Formats: sequence, C-alpha cells, structure tokens
Amino acid sequence: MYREFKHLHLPSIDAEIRQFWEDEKIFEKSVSQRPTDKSFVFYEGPPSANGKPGIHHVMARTVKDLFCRYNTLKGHRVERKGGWDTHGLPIELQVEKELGITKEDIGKKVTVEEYNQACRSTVMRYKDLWDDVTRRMGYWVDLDNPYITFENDYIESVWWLLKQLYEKKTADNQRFLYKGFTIQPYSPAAGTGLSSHELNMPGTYKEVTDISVVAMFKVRRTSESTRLFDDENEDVRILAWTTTPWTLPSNVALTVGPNIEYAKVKTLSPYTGQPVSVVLAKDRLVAYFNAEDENQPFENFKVGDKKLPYQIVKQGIKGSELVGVRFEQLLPTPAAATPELEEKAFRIIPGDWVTTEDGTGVVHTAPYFGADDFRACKAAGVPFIGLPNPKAPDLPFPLVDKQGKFVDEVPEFGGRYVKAEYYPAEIQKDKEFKPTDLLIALRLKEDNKAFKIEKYKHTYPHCWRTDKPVLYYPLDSWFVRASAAKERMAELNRTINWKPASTGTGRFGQWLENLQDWNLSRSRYWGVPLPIWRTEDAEEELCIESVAQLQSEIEKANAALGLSQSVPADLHRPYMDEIVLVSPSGKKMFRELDLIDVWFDSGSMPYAQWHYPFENQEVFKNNFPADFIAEGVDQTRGWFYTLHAIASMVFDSVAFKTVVSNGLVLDKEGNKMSKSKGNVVDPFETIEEFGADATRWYMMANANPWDNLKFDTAGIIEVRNKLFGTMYNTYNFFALYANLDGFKHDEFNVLPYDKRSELDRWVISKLYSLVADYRAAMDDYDVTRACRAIEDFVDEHLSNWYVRLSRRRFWKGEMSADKTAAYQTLFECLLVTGQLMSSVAPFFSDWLYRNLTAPIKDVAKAKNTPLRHDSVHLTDLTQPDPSKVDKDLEKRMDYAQRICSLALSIRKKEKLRVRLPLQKILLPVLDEAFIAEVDGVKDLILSEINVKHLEYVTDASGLLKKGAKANFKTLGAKLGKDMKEAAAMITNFSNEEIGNLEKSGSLEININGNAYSLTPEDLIVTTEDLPGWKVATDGDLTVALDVTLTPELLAEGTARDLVNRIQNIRKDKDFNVTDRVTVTLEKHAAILDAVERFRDYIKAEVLATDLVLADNVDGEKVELEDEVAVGIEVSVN
RNA sequence: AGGGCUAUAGCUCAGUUGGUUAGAGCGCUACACUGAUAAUGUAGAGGUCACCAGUUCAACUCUGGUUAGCCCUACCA
Repeated sequence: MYREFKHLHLPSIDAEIRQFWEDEKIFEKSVSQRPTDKSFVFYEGPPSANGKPGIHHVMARTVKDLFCRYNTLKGHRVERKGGWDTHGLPIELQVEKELGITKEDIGKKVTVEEYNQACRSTVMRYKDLWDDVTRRMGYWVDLDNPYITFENDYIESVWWLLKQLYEKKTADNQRFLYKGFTIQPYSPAAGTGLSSHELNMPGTYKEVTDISVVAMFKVRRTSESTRLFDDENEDVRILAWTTTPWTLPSNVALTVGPNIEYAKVKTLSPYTGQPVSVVLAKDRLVAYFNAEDENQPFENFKVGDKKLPYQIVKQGIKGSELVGVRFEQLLPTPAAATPELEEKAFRIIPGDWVTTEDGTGVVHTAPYFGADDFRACKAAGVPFIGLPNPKAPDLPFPLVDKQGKFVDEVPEFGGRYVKAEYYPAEIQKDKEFKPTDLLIALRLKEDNKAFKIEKYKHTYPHCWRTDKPVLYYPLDSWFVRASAAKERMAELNRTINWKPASTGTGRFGQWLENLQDWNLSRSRYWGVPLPIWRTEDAEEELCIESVAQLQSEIEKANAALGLSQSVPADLHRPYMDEIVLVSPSGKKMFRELDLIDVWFDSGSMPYAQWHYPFENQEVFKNNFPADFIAEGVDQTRGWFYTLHAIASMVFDSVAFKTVVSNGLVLDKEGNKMSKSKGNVVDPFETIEEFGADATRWYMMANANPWDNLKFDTAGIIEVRNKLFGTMYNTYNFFALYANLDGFKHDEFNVLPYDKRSELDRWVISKLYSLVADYRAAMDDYDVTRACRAIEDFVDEHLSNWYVRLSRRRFWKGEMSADKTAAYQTLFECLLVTGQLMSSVAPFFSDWLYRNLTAPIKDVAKAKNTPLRHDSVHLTDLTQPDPSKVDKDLEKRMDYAQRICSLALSIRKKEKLRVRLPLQKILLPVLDEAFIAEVDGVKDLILSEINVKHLEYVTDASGLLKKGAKANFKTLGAKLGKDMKEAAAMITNFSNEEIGNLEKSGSLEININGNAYSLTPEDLIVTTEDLPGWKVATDGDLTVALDVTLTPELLAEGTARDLVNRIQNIRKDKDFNVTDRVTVTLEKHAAILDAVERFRDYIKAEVLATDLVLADNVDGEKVELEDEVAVGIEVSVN
C-alpha cells in the first residue's frame, strides 16, 4: 500500500526524515558510496560559533548544500568538512565585555593566559545552536570532524604557509613577508591596525559630520617670504583647511600644489576683526569670499557680520614660489620641541596630489596621521613631531596614544580622546560634553588663529567590528607583499567561474588591479602568533615553519643560553612569547609580538584543514583546488580574497574554480535586518512554522541568490501551497487510486512508451525536457532557473493538465492496460520530479521518494534495481533522454491547451456551463499539417470542453474571413521608410488579395512611387472570423463554437448536473469512493427528459444500483440550473 | 568625489539577436469548476517599461545624458 495523508504538514515531514537520516546515516552513505576518484571538492567557509545563526545563514548554506547534493546525485563523492573560525576580534570583545575589562587590563587585572583561556571557552558558545540549525535546515556537512582554527595542527599549517611567503622573493629580491613602518588605518577601540580589506568591508564608510577648521598659519618674515609682505608689520597668514582638528598639534608642514596659483587677500579676521592678509589658492577665493564684499570699507565690519570685506592684493603666486616659506607652529607642545624640528619643520612643502576642489588649496600636513602626509614629509625632509624616542630619534612617539587619547604632554588637551565616539555613550550625551575637535577649534578662534569653523559632512571609515571611527596612525607591521603578485592573481582570477560573473570581473577584478600589500599584524592576544623571532637590534631574524623546527631551535637556544625551555603544549600567547631563541651570531632572539590577521586563518583552510604538509598529503592533493565554494557577497574582499591570495602566492593556483556569492537578506520592505530595528528573522521559528524545504525553495526560486532577497513569509506560504501542496496532492491522488486498484509499480514490467496514450507520452516528453533544462541550469549554477522550471512543470503541466485530464482514467472501471499506463506515467513523473527537487528540498523529496518506493522496496533490493536505495539522496540523477522527448507532440498539446482555453472563454461569454454539451467546434485551418496535428489531440479537446464533434474549415470552404498583418522582420529591411504605410496597407488586404498572394507566390505593391514585391512569408495570415459563429482568437489560432442547443443536448447537460449533485452528496456524506448506492429523485418536470434518456449513464457515474423517481423525496433539495430545485436522496445499499 | 550595477503591474519577478497585443505568480473583483486540492479555470481592473535626447523604417531592448536606489573605489586636507 502507498501511504495516504490527510493534510500536508511540512514540519512533520522534516522531523520524520531528519530522524530517518540520522538513524540510517544517509549523509554518510551518500558520501561513502561514491568512488574516491570521482570527487567534487567543496570548501566550507568557517562560521564563527560565537554569534547566533541568522536567516541569512540559511540562505548561504542552502546554496552550499544544494550544489553539493546535486553533484552527489551526479555520482560525485562530495566530502564536506565543516569548520569553525575561532580567532579574532569579536571573540575578544565579547570576552572583555563578560570579564568587565578593557584591553588595557590584559596583563594587569587578568593574565594573558587567563584571557586566552576565556576566549577559548567562549568560541564554541553557540555551537549547539549552529549544529541545530544545520540539522533543521537540512544542511549536510560533516560536523563530527571539523577543522578548528585554534588547534595546534591548524596553526602549524598556517606557520608553514607564512614561511613559504617569508622565503618567496620578488624579482628584486624582496621577501613576500616583511616588516614595515607605515601609516595605517588603526582602530583605537579595537586596539589594532586594520587591513585594507577590513576597511573595505561593507558599511565601514559612514557619513559623519565633523568640525572642520580653516586655520591661519602665521608666516614668519624670512628671506623666502619677504615678497609676501607689504610692510614689516603686516600679519600674513596661510589658510589651510582640515576636517580633523585633532591633528593640528601634530602639524609640521603645509603642502601646496607647485602649479596651483595662489593669491594674497587683505581682509579681517572674522572672529576677532583684526586686520590680516591671507594666502590661499586663487580658485578657492569664491568659497570664502563673496564678490559683492570686495573692496568694501573695512571700518564698517563688526565681529559676527556675515559680510566680510576684502581686497585682493596679489595674484598669480605659484605654489612653487611658496615652497620653503616658514610659519609659526600653530599649537606647540613644548615636550615635543627639538632643535631639529625648529630648524626643518613648519615650512611649506610641495605635493602633486594637492587640488583646489575643496579647502584652500593648502593642505595641513601631519605626517603621523595621514599616509600622503607621511610620504610628503619624508620626501621633503621634514621631521616628524612627537615625544622623544630614545631608541629611534627619527621616529618620536606620536602625540596621540594607542587608545586614541592625546598624551598628557599636549597642553590643554592632554588625556582627551581625539574623537568624540571614543568616549562612553553617557559622556557623549552629557549636555556639557564638547568633542576635542571643537575645543581645539575654540582655542584657535580665541587666539585669532581660526578663519572659519563649520560643520562638515563627509564619509569617513569606521572599524567594522567596533563601529567607531578609525585613525590613521603610524604602526610597525608585518605585511604580505600581495601587490607584487597582483598580475598573477588577476590572471588566475580570470579562470574562475564567478556567479554572478560581474562580481569576478568587476568588484573582485578591479580590486586586484589596485591591490595593496596585506597588513598581517594584529596587536592582540587571541590568534595565531607570528612565528618570527628577532634579535633586539633587528639585525637577525628567524621564521619558524613547523613545531619540529621550533623544537630544534629551542634545543639550540637551551644549549647556548643554559635554559630549559620546551615547545609549549598550546601554540598561543603567552607561551609562545616566553620562548627565547638564539641567533647564528649567538644573540638572544625574541618573538615579534604580533598575531596575524584572522582572515589569514580562514584563507589557509584548504591546507590547514588537513594539517598539510605535515599530514594527509594525498588527501590534500585530491582536494585542491575546490570545485565550488559559496558565501555571501560580503566575503568578496574577505574569505574569497584570502583564499585566492594565499593559493596564488604559495601554490600558483586558484583555490576555487567556481564561486557563488549570495546577496543580502533584507526584510520585506527592503531594509537591512538589524537587531536595533527589530526586523531580524529567527531561522528556527521560520523553519518550525513553514518547514525547511519551503523556506529553502523560496529563497532560491524567488530571486537569484546573488540578488538581495526581500524576505517575506508570504512568499514561503505561496511556495508551500503552490509547489509542495500540488506535489502532495498529486501524490495523494496517485496513492488513493493505486491503493484502490492494487497497483504497485513494477520496474520489470513497464509498458513501452509507444504503447501509451498521447497524453502519457506528452507528459513524459515534458518531463524529460524538464530533466534536460534542469541539468543545464544546475550545471551553470543557476538554481533559480532550475527551480522555476520545476515549478512550471509541476503546476502547469503535471497537475493542471496531465492529472486533470487523466482523472477519469484513474477512477473509471477495472484495471486495464490504459489504466496501468496512467499509473506508470504518473509514478514516473512523481519519482523524477521529486528527485530533481531533492537538492533544494531535501526533506519533502525524500519523503515522497520513500512513499513511492516503499511498496516495492524489498523486491527492488532483492533484484538490485535503481529503486533499491533507501533515500532519494542515494540515487543517481535521471539521465536526459532525447528519445523520450517529442517536440512535435509538445506542440500538438500546446494547440490543444490553447484551443480548450479559447473554447472555454466562448462558453464563458455565452454563459454556457461546461456540463452542458455542445454539438460542434470548428477550427479554421490554413494548412494541412495543422489538421494532422490537432487530430492527434482531438479527443482530449472534445472531452475537456464537452463538445461532440470537431470539424475543420479550410480555405476552400469559402467561409473564412482572413486577416493579414505585416511581418516586420522580413519586410522591415526590404521597405525601410515605407514600412509604416505598407503595414497599414497589408492590414486592409481583402480575402482576395491574400488569396492571390498565397496562390501566385508574389504580389506587387506600390508605396510612394516605390514598387515592392511581397512574398507569402511577408504576411502573417490569420483567420479572423467565421460569420455567424461564436469565435475567439489567440494569435494564429481561431476557434468557433456551435452554440445551438437541442433537447438531446439539454437533457445530457441536465443529466451531468444530476451526476454532479449526486456526487457532491456522496462526498458530503463521506461515502467511500467504492460504495454502491440507491438514488431517489423527485419527479420534477425539469429532469424527466434527462432521466429518461440518460438513466444508465447516471447510474454508472454515481455507482447507483437503482435510480428511482418518486413524488416525495426525504433527501435534500438541490439547486439545478435555472433556479430549479429538485429533491435527491442517496443512500448506501 | 570617481567607477559599476539596477530601475518593467499594488507586491515578487520574467522579457532571447531591436519587429508592432510587454508577460507570469501573488493580491483585488466577478463568475465558474472540482469524487486529488492549503488547488484550478474564465473574465476584469491594474503599465507613459524611471526621465530626457539620439541611432533606426522600427527601441522595454542599442547609445548618450538626467534622476533615484544599491554596491564598489577613495585617509584628497
């Protein structure tokens, strides 16, 4: 028996199948039963288990899962090793929050050891939730043997990779792993520098309003500047604009464009009213002065006036002429003063990058807080400003510390955070609170050093983890020289199949073109320690590549230094920091304290997950590179990049051949989901309510995975009702009648297709067309197209046409060859469609497969047939079979569907119910082939629309009124400008003209004096009308219906109505489908004729042994057509 | 600021190499149909294919520009 069900409840199916998978280890079998030499390699991008899974994870993991399942069905062995990303800032931040400490407390209030222990125990906090969502959504991945990035084996592989980079050299003999001092984005809140790709995470650049200041730098009267002065007492100032006033105490230079023209303007200081002469770019005058104020008297100006009088006293000063001019330091810090600074700093230097697009055309230059500034000062020989650094006098300590505070030595502002955002929220909210930038601006205003202070809106980078603004800050860091490999990376990238392609060529490709070196250093505690040891004088260094090498170096050091160190059991800080090695020259070597960027961890997973090269060399070889990976598009600069970079530089290979990047999951209004907005969707609730399959299917079918999805549960409901509901109903229908008839599918006794009906062969043809379309779409990683093809087949073809038209075959009469054919055909459709669905909808499809195959499982197993498998996920994907596809048949059926549709629409218009039979349908035909085609599906049409006969009307009959339309495609090229008129002319062609053209094969027309010869294919001929008939038209098809009613037809219609009403009563009374009944009908004039003529028909249809007419009937009054009510009683025998 | 992508019905989306009636589903209205139905049919309402130019006999489609949204690039102070 086939299982039958009352209702479709997908969550129950989920639970049943999940249990089955676990009991029978179906996932394990689906991998192990496939040959090892036919692998399809997939890499799992490791999630971090310290956050809860969200609905977007269901999206990303559905993409991963379905292509792995699909390739499994295709016979590949698809290992899916899970993994966990365990290092990094989010974990540290969470631990700090829980321990109630800040990073300054590390090493003080808690030891590094305790801190790291806390991190280690936190990382897996939500592992159970993750494992649960993994199971519930049906994501098949090996959770028992995942790679974990904090494990020693993993770290050792990472070291090995670092060593490869350390040893690799560019053509000019530079190492790919090197240390450099540069100005880098730095997040004081996170306490670490940020790599360029971290800065390129979505959402890092935010629009902020900062306080901008145009500062007035007082020019010192020296030999270089005399020409700027009219007299000795003139107060000449250079104007320079900044959006970061906190960098002004660190100002050492002003940069001008050598070719920019500057002007000197006599005016008044707006905030003090004192006379002053200001120098700025001539093109920028308009930004600070109004033309109508030019040459106005200065006496009238009062502080606070909007109108600032001015007078241009000198123009055409080239930037190059200003170079070397000295100025007074704006905000001196005595503790930072040095003779060298006094001598070489505070002067104007040149810079090519200066523009006059905004500001004053003069750039305030603070080398420690801007990369351009740093370079410009280096080039011009301007020293850096900061507190004395005894070890490196050239590199004084910055006036801003690593927490983002001014050092105490800075007058007035010492100890203040430079950005308001670094203060705790409650301080920022205080009414008295003033950001440091504002205090500085006010100070300048008071001291007559500010020309203009205003708010300025611009975008500024923020730390992607802490959401606070970054500083540009001088740091000593280890870099990977990625820029040296960018051509090779771009070249390898071109071989990768990106879905969508534009991400690869555009976003990723352009990124590679402008590739910067990869800043690897992180000043943190919980991560992979950089395995590099250096002597204190930095003369000698050693990069360790393995635990074994560390072991031997330790032994060497122990011997040389008389120590008793050993390799730590845990390769993290602080244990690694404690190891002292010895250099070839006998000096002590200490570990570089940096950790590496966690992105390097995850980019190392192809190697480190197998502890390569220390173990599993063969496994690695078979599993590199990946055939397929998938993650969110936000990983383009993250995991996708680090995978690609490491593979390119170390292995000169791609890391993955195909990558599918999915878009964001937004709420249904299109807003980003965020906790603060409260629009976050809980994946557990969604799956619990709608089932995993409907959720997965909706996410894949509604829009391409790479487009953003506006997540709306109404869409899931639609999928559930339409696709899964229809499949379920179709199955239940099959099961109901198969059980009644005792039909059991027999793989060894299948009726050949050519022995089956036109309708059967048609649906089989459609099915195998679907198989081909589906495979083509999936092979192209286009799951949306694949899903939509299935939806279309299930709804349009299988349920709405095949089953609807075949229903009668299933419930009429005893088993017959035709009935068997119907069962076998429907069985095959369900089986194959279910299999195609299984990649996206793994639960329902397995449930369906198991229901379909349960009755024959034992036989199948014994005889080793294709249906022997316990799960659809263990089967082989249905092969496309062109011999089963009959495009001509599909075309014929398409005619049938359209003809029925037209006939029904005429019925509708004429108010002729379908149960009322009609005499005749007429099809005007223009060519003989059409007759043959329609004849093949004639019976289907007649029964579907309840008409007795079908006739064709040919041209010869003379009844047809033809219409013609211009074929623009063929005529356009021929006629050109005369096209429009020709089209009008052709529309007005008479029957005769069209006939002539068809007969003779050509027709001359004349437009605007140009003669043209038309051929038959220049016209699209249609039959428009059949005078005297009810007609409907759809494109090239026309249908005419004979609506004459005879007593015979009316009686039959009434008989059918009676059958319908009696059937309804049977259904209402819950009779069994097979129950025999006795029917008593009220002796009503409206039905007498029908009962007389169709007594046997009615009896047969409703399984009545007796049909009695009586004056009084106990049963119910039932409405027939024309408001006639008749009493009917139906009772079981 | 520059570069890219997108813009089609109330909503979610299709729309081939330019070709003359721009489609589907959902939702809405009305009427049917149903011995599988959380279905289905027919009909209706709903579109200036974002806007403006250009190329062409012909533009939703190609080109340029504008606007809006998104993404990317950028420490231009």
